[in-house]
Amino acid sequence: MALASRGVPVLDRLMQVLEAFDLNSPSLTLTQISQRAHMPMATVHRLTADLEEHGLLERLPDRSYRIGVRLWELACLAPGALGLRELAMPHLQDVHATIRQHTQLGILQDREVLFLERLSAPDAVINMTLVGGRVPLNASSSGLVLLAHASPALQEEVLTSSLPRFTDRTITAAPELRRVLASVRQEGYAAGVGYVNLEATGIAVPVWGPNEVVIAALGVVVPSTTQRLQPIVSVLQSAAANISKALRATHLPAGHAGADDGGRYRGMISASLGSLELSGKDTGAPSGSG
Amino acid sequence: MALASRGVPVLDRLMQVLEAFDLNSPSLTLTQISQRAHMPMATVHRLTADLEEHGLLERLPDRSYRIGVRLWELACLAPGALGLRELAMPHLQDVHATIRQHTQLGILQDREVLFLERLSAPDAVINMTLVGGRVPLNASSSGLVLLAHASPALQEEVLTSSLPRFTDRTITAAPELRRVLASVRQEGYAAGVGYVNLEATGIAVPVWGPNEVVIAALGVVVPSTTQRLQPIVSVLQSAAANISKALRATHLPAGHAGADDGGRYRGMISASLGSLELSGKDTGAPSGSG
DNA sequence: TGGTCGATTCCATTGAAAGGAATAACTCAT
DNA sequence: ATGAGTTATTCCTTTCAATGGAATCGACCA
Repeated sequence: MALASRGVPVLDRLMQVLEAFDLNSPSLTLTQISQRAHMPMATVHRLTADLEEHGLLERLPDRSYRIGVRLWELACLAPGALGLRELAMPHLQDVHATIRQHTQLGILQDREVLFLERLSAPDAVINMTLVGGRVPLNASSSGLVLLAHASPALQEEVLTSSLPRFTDRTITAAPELRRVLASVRQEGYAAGVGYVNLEATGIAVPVWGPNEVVIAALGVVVPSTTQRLQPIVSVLQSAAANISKALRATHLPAGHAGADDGGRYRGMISASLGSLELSGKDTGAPSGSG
Repeated sequence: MALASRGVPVLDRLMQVLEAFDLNSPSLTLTQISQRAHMPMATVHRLTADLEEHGLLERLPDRSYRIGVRLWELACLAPGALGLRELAMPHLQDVHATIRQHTQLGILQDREVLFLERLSAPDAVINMTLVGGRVPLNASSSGLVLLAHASPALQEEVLTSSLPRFTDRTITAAPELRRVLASVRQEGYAAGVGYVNLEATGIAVPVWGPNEVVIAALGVVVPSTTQRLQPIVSVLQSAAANISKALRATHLPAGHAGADDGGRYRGMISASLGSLELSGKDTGAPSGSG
């Protein structure tokens, strides 16, 4: 009887509606949503009405929909990523003030870099990344930093999967990537010329959290004509160290207690900021371990 | 039979779960959520599991939940408020670099100020506001600016409702508020000493969008001991003007076209950034105007 | 080892959600 | 004006996703 969505949980459908929006189509008509979400008009109509009721969608005068601010408000409660962002902000500003180029903070999410913040320069080179946007791990210096310090499991997973290409400088060969990752660990930073765009060179350093875990990558994007990268690396490393310090300062007072109790808090932090294996669903579940 | 939530739409319940989180309790156990959302454990358990599936909730090692990054990612697609934030950022940084105090950008949402961004200073006075946080309109200089330029309907609504008090300086009397609003319109800025906290003085100016509509308030929070406010006002006004200019520059190319076509785009912008009458549900619908 | 508390699973019941169809509203043609 | 085409909204019956009480599991502590 061609009931496309019969038997599909509501939340799934709601997410389909929300995910119909993207950066290229920030506002959509009912019909467009219905097409993109593969659902009947009547259904979408009710769902959007419900979402609007809760402020998760907004309606424009031309009757089209867009993502609402309420969603952003809720999102601001996410302490993990946004806490880190808040805390790192002043240091991003320091870097930005010194280098005067795109400065960005990224974390590992699924198998990509998710950029939490980006300070731009009006006269800077083009930069694909956007706040809230994602980039493959192999195609950005931030990604290389995060991957280099990620769990061996994730590294293998990425190394054995097909690596997307943006320019002919993008690293797509597993052996080369393996070499680069080793170098990143060795040198303490990643510098990539033209991975995403030939005009742009990315430089990134790891941000260490407690427990010897890398929780983020701090990076800049400069014109590929830039000669001396070492001074930039120093600025980044210094800022990253300050972020780490701020992290430690923030987390200890919260838990305080004795030495034996601190482990719980540290676990929470590291596991949440670098939550990888949480989403086991899209890894394809390589083998049954349970 | 005490079926508390029988007959309540799923989205309502999902929102109840998400809204159980706040800044003071960024992570909650199942039991806590169940209490705060007034729902049986079994129900909450399934809801949280669903939400986690979609990344809207994250689970920590200690089995407690928190808001997930996915929510923030979706929120980043909201072009209205976040577009404004992105665009205003560099100018916020200018102000922050000059004044070296809390610098914030707020918009009108429901009957409150919603802060889109805040740049802080480590040595600055305390400041209640947080990114993503709200403050009543009568209790902050940003709120006064927004209210002063809001629709007469909203102004009346606020003036005739009970006004929350934070300190004995907070304006809670309608006649006084009316006078202050007139002054804000007259002078082009609002300055409030100790509305929220006696130690802090807020100064805010309107950010004008196209169509002679105020779409945001740009403000700083300085120590109440600060003597000369006029220089600060100048800095703010200049930055606000630059934001307005950037707004115009961004929106015209999108629509371009002739003068007769621009109206559509302008309508979208103003209505979305300062969406007030959209949410007619909580205004109680004073009278049928259409 | 038994008791308390939180999390999880089970499952019979049921009303919220679905979506086809009819209707309304809004363009643009001619 | 008129009518064809497109998009949005309302109606209404069917039905399965969601509910939540109860049972079970598991962790922690005394």
